[in-house]
Amino acid sequence: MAYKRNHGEYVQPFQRLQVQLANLINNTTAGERLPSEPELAKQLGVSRATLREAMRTFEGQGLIRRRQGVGTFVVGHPQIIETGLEVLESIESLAKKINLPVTMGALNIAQVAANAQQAEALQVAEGTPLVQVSRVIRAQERPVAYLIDVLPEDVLTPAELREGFTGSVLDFLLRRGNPPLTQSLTEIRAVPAPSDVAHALEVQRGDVLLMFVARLFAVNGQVVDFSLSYFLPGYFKFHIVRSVVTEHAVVSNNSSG
Amino acid sequence: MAYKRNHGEYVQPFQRLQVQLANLINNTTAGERLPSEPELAKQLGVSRATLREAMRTFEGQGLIRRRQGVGTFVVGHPQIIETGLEVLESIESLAKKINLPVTMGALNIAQVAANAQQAEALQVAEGTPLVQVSRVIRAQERPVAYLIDVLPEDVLTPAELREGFTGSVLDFLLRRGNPPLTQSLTEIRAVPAPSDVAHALEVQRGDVLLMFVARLFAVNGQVVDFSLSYFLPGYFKFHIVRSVVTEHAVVSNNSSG
DNA sequence: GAGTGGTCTAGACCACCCC
DNA sequence: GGGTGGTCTAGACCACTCA
Repeated sequence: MAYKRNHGEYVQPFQRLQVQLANLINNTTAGERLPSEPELAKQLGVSRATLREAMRTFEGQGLIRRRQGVGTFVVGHPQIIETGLEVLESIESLAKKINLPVTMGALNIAQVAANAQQAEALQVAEGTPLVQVSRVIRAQERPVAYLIDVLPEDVLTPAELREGFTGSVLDFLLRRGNPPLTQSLTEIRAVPAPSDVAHALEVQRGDVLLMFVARLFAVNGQVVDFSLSYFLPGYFKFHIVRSVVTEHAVVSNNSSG
Repeated sequence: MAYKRNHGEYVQPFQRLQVQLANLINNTTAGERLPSEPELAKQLGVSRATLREAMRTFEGQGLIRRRQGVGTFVVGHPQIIETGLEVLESIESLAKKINLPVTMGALNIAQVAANAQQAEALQVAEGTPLVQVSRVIRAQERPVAYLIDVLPEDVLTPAELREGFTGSVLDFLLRRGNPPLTQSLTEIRAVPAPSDVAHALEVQRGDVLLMFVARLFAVNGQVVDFSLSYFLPGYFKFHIVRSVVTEHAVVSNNSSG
């Protein structure tokens, strides 16, 4: 091991650490446990804080998994759920296509009063009673997505939802066939994991997540569902085809090349 | 019940801190400097490390800006560049529509040999000479996006690029009118900022960024451009319309009303 | 109870900016 | 030179898991 210190080219411990960790992870069989943090920090000649910071990258990529009270484990390259964003489809449906078993956990169905954000999204008055359903989607032995849906009670009641709900509000509404749905308007964000989401997804607070904020529309124009979806990077691949539009007809600017 | 903990209502300093910081930021005029980190840490009764960790959230939202050697400043709510993802359009073009001045900085045009990732994306052999252009897009007094484009030399030479390049490879190719372009296949990711990108965007390493990995196609099917784009959250809003597809029929023309 | 990861502290040194 | 944010350290206590 090269315990290189201030020798000519100055390199932050962090950069050297990432290389060392990458080697360590690559040379460790999937499923095996890494040395404990204090031990590894001592071996690599850094403090525990620095070690943990360097580890965050690898956890974000899904290469390692840290479990409090248990240890840090190397995981194999996960199977990836891939989809184009042009079409709205549930995770369950996508997973089924690639024979990837997914389960639902931490289901919580509750009645809530619309807050400002929900009221605006669903086009109802603040305080309107709503149905909120949150749950975790698990695949490959770990949570990979955290989903929260909020719907007006005239669309879906808690009682209805409790029977036959398997993880997807979209699939539930499609099976019921009512109301007829048309499309979803989805905003895409990158966010640091809030505490509650981090806990549900078993990652560290502040870890990077991909987030969708979506409104689902019925054919009559009503917003029937407002959802927040958090995805663990490394387990999903979202892509989209973007058309190139030429602007001949719009404006002719005189910036010749 | 959602916040129930095993041993009572224990709250970490971190959560308190976020509320305190939010109040402090909201009660500070945009452009003003916050107290220095050691001072603020003392005032709020936490260590500097904890304070900085809590600050990361606000920096990610674009509410504060930290400048080494200068201080931490409160910035107003930024003007947001919003676009649907169905159409590929340059940041410059989008900014122009909302009268938002943007400039380009840190331009670097170089010839590189294709690495494995670039070779696969551009469908060329590894080691093929390519043109790589990286630059920062600045808006509202700060960098907001970091863009890297890689193109085969038969599409664009460094010499061509150096004259009249204003920040967008797409716009450059469209102005030139050759080759004729059709579409871009874009993958959407959430990533922690790598060191070099963090430096270019003047954020902390590990801060959350939205990232596009895209291949631009010509009408003949050739991949003419492979690009990596990093966006600062808080300055962009990307959305997309997703169609609901029922599983019963592939082609159903139910003109329901 | 022993060992793990999760959080926090107090202090140090560095790179950078401005006077 | 003096002050700022950026990084790193050594150590402490906590919550969690499992024997």
